[in-house]
Amino acid sequence: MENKIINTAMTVFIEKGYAETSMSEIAARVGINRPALHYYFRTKDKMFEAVFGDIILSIVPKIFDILIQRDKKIGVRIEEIVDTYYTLLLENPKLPMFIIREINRDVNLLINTVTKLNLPNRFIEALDSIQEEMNEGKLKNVPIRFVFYNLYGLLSMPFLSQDLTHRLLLQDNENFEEMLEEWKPYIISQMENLLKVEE
Amino acid sequence: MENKIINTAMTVFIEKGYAETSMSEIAARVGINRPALHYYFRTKDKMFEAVFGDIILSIVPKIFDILIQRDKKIGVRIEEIVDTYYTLLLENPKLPMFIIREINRDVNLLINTVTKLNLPNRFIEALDSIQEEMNEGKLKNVPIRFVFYNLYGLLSMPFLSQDLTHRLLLQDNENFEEMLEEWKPYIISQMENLLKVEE
DNA sequence: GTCTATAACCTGATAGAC
DNA sequence: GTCTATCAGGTTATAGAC
Repeated sequence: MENKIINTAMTVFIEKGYAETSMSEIAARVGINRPALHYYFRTKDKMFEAVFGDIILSIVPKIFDILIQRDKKIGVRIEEIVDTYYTLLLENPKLPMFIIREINRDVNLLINTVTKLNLPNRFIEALDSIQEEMNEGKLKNVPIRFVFYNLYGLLSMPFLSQDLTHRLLLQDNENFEEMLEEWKPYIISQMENLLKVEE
Repeated sequence: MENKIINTAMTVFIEKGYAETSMSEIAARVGINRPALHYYFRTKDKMFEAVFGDIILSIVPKIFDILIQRDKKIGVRIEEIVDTYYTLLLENPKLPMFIIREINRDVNLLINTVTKLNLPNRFIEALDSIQEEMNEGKLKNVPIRFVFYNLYGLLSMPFLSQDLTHRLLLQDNENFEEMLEEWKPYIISQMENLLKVEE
């Protein structure tokens, strides 16, 4: 039951965000009523925190293992990252919107969650690995934050603007998924332009 | 008084978004009470629409006049666009968040507003101008939507993630504005990589 | 564990006095 | 025009019966 609640809550929270999600709706979708919800997670906040942790775990660590594979060319690694996120985001297209909306509401939510989940260690490990490649001249020396802006900016933009995309940027006979495949090589090309060293 | 309300409402709406803004707060900031607010704009919706129109006018048309200046190299035009948006966004750092949040809430809001403001004509004019440059081989032939994703993805990312940036991505002695100046050449380089034809 | 009932509060909106 | 008073509806959360 607790799992069923978490899963349902996750769906609704991702769809509507914290502020516009009501306990009533979650309860209704689960098939119980409000007081029963409060029995499992005493407050809306505590329930959200539980959900948020699961969501972060589904997003953040994905990138680490791929980034540190130094035997692979950067273009190949980027392609793997894009593929991995495409799979995740096609199942949850509102995830990027959810993440930035909730970070905007309260940064500490993310910071505390990441800390609790012991992610900073793996985070630093991945960053160090990239930094070392830059120092060795195998990648261009670009501040990490700009690598972040580039990758997530390009990756999330179609999803952040998906309603607009559907209304204005897609041809009649075209679907979102096809467009993403067309977009993929541009992401890779841009990341290579940013990071790849001429041989 | 009506202007004072609009300006105050704009500040609060941009800060918190439609859903989390209450009429009480706007009234309190203006220095009157709720019923007085409802006297000027009968409903919260109508008030928001008025504010939203002003905001769209401050964002969307800026890009048109710059894009159609075909005598200027694309890198120069991009730099002008970045400078223009930097000025606007440094005054209103939450504007990108506001726009995508409200579009996500209801796309038709943007579509209707843009239509009412007679912007589609100028929009099409700018697009046609760019498309013609592509057909003439003066720019690479890139689908317009990908130009949009690139430009706005790179431009808005620092602002969308500004809280995270302040907490994790800035050095101690560094401020946001300095970082943006450092970021600017990367935006230009990426847009050139996307659009510029080798000579 | 799950329910009914209820408390306490905040929201947008309106009626009517001044 | 701006106020007080009020309405109807929504919210989270809890107490207590079963």
